[in-house]
Amino acid sequence: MEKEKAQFIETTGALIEKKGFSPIVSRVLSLLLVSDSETMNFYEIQETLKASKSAVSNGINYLLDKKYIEASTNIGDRKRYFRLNFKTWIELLKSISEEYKGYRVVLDQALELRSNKLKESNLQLTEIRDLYQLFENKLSVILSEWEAKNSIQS
Amino acid sequence: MEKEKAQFIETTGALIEKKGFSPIVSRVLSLLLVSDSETMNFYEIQETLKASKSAVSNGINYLLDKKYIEASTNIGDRKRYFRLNFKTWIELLKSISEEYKGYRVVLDQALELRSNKLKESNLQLTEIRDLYQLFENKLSVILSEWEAKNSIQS
DNA sequence: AAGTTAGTTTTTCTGTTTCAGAACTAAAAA
DNA sequence: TTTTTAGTTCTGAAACAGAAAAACTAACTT
Repeated sequence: MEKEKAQFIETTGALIEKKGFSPIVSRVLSLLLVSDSETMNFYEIQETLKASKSAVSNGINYLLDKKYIEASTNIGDRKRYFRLNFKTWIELLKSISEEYKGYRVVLDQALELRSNKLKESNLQLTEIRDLYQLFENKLSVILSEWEAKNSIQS
Repeated sequence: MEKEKAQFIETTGALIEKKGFSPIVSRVLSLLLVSDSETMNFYEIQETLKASKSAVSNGINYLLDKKYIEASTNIGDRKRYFRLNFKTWIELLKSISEEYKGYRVVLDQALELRSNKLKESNLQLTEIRDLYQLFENKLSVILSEWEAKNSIQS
């Protein structure tokens, strides 16, 4: 493993962690993203990340369960080979887009619950709400268009 | 505090936590968003959230430091009154948009580092990268347009 | 001067996360 | 049948986070 890739795994791992994944899970994802061969087996992952079997086992099983990676086997070889599911990146993109909706809903609820004595600030809040809504709508259109012309569906 | 607002604070607090804020900080933000009066003082916040003085003190100071809330005082009254800075919600929106960029950069780096033997999957990854880029560009345009016609700048 | 108010700071406690190590298991190979 | 392979599962242990309690401080009141 070249130094650059090791660095990438650290940096990208840290970024992915912020999405709520555990460190080991984040590093496995980052590793498979820059792996030389399309797939890696358990031992290769463990060695590259210098982690314990248990940590790698749990991480891999979590990722398999969530469909972020896929396993395949070859006849006459008991090892499983793990590959990144590229849909992961589309899912990630969608989950970011969903955040706008989450906060737009929050702002809707807040406007419902706020006293209507707070005229000026309710007006400001409404404008912000509308911006979230705009983002939500635009992204949804772009995504459908992309999915229509692209083969990588999720 | 009505039951609905209490519920809102819990739910929204949990959502905001996911952005990396601590529980108490998230709840203070949620509370100020549906507060009856535009501002609340230390004691009111503490009482409503049923938290300790230390937790509230640290939370408020964190939020003041990051400019997510503002404090004001009235003559002949030593208490400080805290109000939500609405720019917070624009900042939040921007920070979500920045995430696309973060991952687009990751995908760029990954494509640099990946062996060019992996033709097919590199192609797929490039398409995904381009989608992230598209999101990035579109949102940037929408945001500038909105900021141009809107007074709530950050 | 003594007490009260409005917080701040420090210390302690509790729970959670994450990983390593070791024991375990099921299938295949020798 | 015994050994090896390819993991899994089960304790811990270390590190960390969040919050409560309590002691502290600075300004204002009485």
